[in-house]
Amino acid sequence: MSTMIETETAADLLRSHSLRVTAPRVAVLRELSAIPHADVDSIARATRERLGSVSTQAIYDILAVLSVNGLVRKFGPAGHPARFELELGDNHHHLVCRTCGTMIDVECAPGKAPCLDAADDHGFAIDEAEVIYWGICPACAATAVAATT
Amino acid sequence: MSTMIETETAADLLRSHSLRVTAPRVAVLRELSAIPHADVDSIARATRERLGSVSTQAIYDILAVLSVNGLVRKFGPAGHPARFELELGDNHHHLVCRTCGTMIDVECAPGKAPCLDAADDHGFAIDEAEVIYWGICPACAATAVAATT
DNA sequence: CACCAGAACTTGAATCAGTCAAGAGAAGGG
DNA sequence: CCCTTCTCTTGACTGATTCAAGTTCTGGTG
Repeated sequence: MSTMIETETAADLLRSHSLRVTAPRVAVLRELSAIPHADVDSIARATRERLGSVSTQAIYDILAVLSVNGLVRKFGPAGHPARFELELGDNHHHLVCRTCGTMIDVECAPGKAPCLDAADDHGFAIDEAEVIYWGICPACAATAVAATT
Repeated sequence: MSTMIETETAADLLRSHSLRVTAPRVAVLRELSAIPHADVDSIARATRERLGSVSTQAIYDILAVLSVNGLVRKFGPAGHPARFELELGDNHHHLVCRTCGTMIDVECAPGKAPCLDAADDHGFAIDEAEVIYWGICPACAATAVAATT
């Protein structure tokens, strides 16, 4: 588990975006800071452990609000349920294993913030470039070799 | 409609990958060459128009096979159903409107094929870098302004 | 050219992520 | 402390995708 942010920090985050401070929202923010690439289900379970009971719908609502307000990033590799992470402004990217779905953060290639610009924006107001590196993780590669042998 | 590939071309594509040549597969390949960012439903409907009747399950199976064999790329912006396109080796990227979902191809920034390398591959065998530019398309931007007024 | 084995396709049911809608409940300004 | 409004709960529902069993067809073989 990474370092979970404090309750007060989460509350301040909400206030600074003019959002109401509620127990479920604070809990979701805290769990997001602790779980690397959380899907809705993980967040729901972790939040319930902390608060006793929270509806799944509330989790969806909360994530949608946080997302719209730029507090969290939502991303979703094709074929996998949506995942969420706190928006830290570092525009890092993700490395995903095609076989097991394992996901790892990777830095944007150092010294280049280039991925933010498309060659031609076709008139769109681009606000984010999402990069997903697809590959096979070491563990799955080993398994594949073993199966072939 | 873009230029649809010939039946014989599609069949050759399949043979060159040691895949059986069947009417549904040929039809799906042809439709993929004609429909820009086809989702399963579009492909299914177009294929049925051509062949009379094909099960949805067959479409999924075919797309899965083509995908595994590198004939098509599957990609899926979070919150949208999966989309498919013929793998042309040009590693272009996609521009997606957050509001209406419109999708447009964009070139990889000219002169740079850099997006293919992550700063640190964590031992993964990376075979593809998928880039999604998120933004608001001109049409939706106009609508938003109108609503505010 | 007919035959066979395995690969593809059909059908129908089931699962899972995510959404919709109506009402009960709390946050925060006055 | 009260009221308005936003939030959360409950329960039903849709749409995408998958599972499973059985039939059909492709491509290699004798």
